[in-house]
Amino acid sequence: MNSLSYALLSILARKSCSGYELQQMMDAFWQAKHSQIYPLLAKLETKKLVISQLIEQSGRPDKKIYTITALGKSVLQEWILNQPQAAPIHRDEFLIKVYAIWSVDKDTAKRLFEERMNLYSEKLAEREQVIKSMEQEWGEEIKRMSSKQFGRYLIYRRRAWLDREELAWCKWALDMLERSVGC
Amino acid sequence: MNSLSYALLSILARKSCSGYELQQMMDAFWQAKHSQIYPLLAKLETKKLVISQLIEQSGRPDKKIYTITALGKSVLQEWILNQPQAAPIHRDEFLIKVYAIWSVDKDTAKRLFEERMNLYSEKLAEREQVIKSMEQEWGEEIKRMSSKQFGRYLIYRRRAWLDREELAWCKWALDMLERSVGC
DNA sequence: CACGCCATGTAAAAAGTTACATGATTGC
DNA sequence: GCAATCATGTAACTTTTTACATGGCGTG
Repeated sequence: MNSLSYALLSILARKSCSGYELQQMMDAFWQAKHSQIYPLLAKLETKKLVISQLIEQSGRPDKKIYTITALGKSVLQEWILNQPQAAPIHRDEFLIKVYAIWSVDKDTAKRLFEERMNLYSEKLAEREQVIKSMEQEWGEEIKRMSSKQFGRYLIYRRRAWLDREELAWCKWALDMLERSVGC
Repeated sequence: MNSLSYALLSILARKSCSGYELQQMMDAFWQAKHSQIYPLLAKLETKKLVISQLIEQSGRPDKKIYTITALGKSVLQEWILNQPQAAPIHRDEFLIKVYAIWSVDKDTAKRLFEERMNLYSEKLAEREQVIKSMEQEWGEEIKRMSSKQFGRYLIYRRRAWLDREELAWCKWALDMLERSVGC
């Protein structure tokens, strides 16, 4: 049982999903490719933590809907309560480039930061869209801990929050770049 | 040539380091274990991107100081200028738990957030310490793009900035938890 | 007509972690 | 006396990515 297994269980605890849907749901806090998700779901099924149901569809591929079992729920609970917090992992190629920023000319440096800002502006707009539609769909209920949407809502709000700050930091850094002209 | 290779070159472009030192330097933007770093350095040496020099020490183990070559510098430059920005990776077990927060009782939920805040408070204090000592050591020079310290300084300021915001988000989330009593 | 979305899977390769191995010095 | 710091390396394992494989439907 690795972190990804718990991520899958955590999403399935809220709502039964196909592997395809799971991948999209995870994107805000854990990224995984479908080639990792599908075999792992099969493994969770042999362990009786989830069960699947084949849904035949017309006009589009059939899908398998996975549902968490009582055993799956208790395994997830146990992990949430007793597993010590592992440190988060951040890996960011952009920061490798920033580290060596002194070695490039000012225009390149500016270009790199501007590209970064474009990327984050886009992401932020998407996240805000999701947040808005969540608020519209569930209203005030979403802000209560008892709502199954609550955790998902917190995570999207976090992501949007941090993306805004990432942009603010970029602006600050760009400003320092500008001010260091001709020094 | 993977991202880690460029991370190593980026650090070595600023200053020659041992593998041990490289690991510590990377910690703010890319985490890797020594078991990954040492063999990779050897590989970079066979490619003539770095050269090493054995330093014999008394009272402590000998060390190998790696220095970037002209070829290494140009390979790094090329990557910085032409390699499109890969999306950053975030993997955070805490957020898996937050996703399923609706399934635990309020006290457990509070405990999880408080542990998170303790972790980030500590990290933040450390980062701020490093920033302070950097500012003391290099003064205003560090704020100029031409300084080799500049990128490192930006990265530490970013990390501290985002850690503060992570804490702010936790406070906001805890407040929502509190307010959802008895609903 | 090409591309993206839907939808699932396998195989091979690369990247990253854990464990094994050594050993002196400094501080609690 | 025990743990942490300094310092490098290898072997085995797990996790993640990339590539292969299939195929209909809708949109520009």
